[in-house]
Amino acid sequence: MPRTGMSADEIRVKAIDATLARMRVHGFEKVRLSDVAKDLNVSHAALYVHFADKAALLDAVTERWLIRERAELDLLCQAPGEARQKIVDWFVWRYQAKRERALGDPALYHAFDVAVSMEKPFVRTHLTLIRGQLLGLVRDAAGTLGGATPEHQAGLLFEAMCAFRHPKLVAEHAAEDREGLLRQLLDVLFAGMAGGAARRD
Amino acid sequence: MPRTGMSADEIRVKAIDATLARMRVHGFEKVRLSDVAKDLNVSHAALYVHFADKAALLDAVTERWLIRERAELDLLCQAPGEARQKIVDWFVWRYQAKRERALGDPALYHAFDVAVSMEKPFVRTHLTLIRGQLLGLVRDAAGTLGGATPEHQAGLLFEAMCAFRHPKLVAEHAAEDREGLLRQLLDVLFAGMAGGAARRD
DNA sequence: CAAATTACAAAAATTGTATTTTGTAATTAA
DNA sequence: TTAATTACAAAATACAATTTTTGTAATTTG
Repeated sequence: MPRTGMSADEIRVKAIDATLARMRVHGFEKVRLSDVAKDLNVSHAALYVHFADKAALLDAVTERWLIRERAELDLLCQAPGEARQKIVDWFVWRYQAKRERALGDPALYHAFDVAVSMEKPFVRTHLTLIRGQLLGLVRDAAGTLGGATPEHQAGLLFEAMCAFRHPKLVAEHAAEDREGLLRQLLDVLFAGMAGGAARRD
Repeated sequence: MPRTGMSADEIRVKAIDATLARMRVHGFEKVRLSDVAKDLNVSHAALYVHFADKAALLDAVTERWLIRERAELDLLCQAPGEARQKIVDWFVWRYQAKRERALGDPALYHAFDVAVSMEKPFVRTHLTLIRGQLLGLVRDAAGTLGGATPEHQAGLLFEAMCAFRHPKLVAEHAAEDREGLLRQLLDVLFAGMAGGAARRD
């Protein structure tokens, strides 16, 4: 144990907690690394042992959220059940998770929105992994979605559900619950794919 | 004719032209009303006869573009042809118009993007009219899209095409031409709606 | 020796002030 | 009578000085 009496992991967690707390109280753009250090009773330079720079500290807050989201979605993917139903649940879960966050934790949601619009590497990674999850589900759904390749089908679903995925668009309509619309749209997409449209490639 | 030798309409047009020109050269946020006045050889106060304030002048630039777009789309709607095909053309035209603008006229596109994210009244109006156009086409397509109400069908199509409509999302992928993907998605949606999905209300 | 500290340089934010820009009112010209 | 002007007040912006924050290096501690 080093001078702080905290392990590296512990201090990382506390730093992320403190950063998130400050985001919530003072706003994302007002977070100062030096204040986070004060909250932990360490010198500001100590944080540079655990985070490359201030941006990395801020990123870590959003990244932790995304990792947790992925983990929950992974459980959903691995749970038993019909694949098509799981695709619906997967989109619904993601939509409601974002919507609730937009309404209940605007500071974290804003941090996420910023990271997305800056196309940060960890966001790209998240997107790749998330798309991988959907692809897995679509594969499981096998032939029930028509003859196109699973890659193609997953890509189409992903684009079509944009309004219920993209942080900007979810936030735009966060006040109303659009889960019904989401389900209807998925119904149409499933029917259309099963019906054999878009087999052209 | 008043002192400038220009009619009110003429001076409005010239002011909008000059504002757009300045946006293109110096950027949207750097436009100064006083410079626009200089460009027209009038006092800056003269502009307040024709525009409520600086914001109204900036808005007028984007609004003029939107009005022209609507006019072009209206021609498309009224042209002879099969309704379902016109729906495709309508979405494709809008997508490509935005994409080309994003690539070729980033200043105007940015002005548009700002107006959208600020939810300016003229943008709301535009959206209402645009949705009206789509509703008209869907009505013309009559029964070929299944049994749901045209309002419902148009709403679903509009949401599903989000990725090819929203300024932020079109700009995000402006580098690649995604018209093929757009067409495939519409195919699936048409098939799904005709197949009878989402008739639930 | 990993993890901290202090000390220091560079970058960014803040403050106060001068200048510019915006918006309004009273007045004038076509 | 509309559309312009000039004159003026308020708001915003630009700039320079100062302070704070960030990032790094050299050094110390458990």
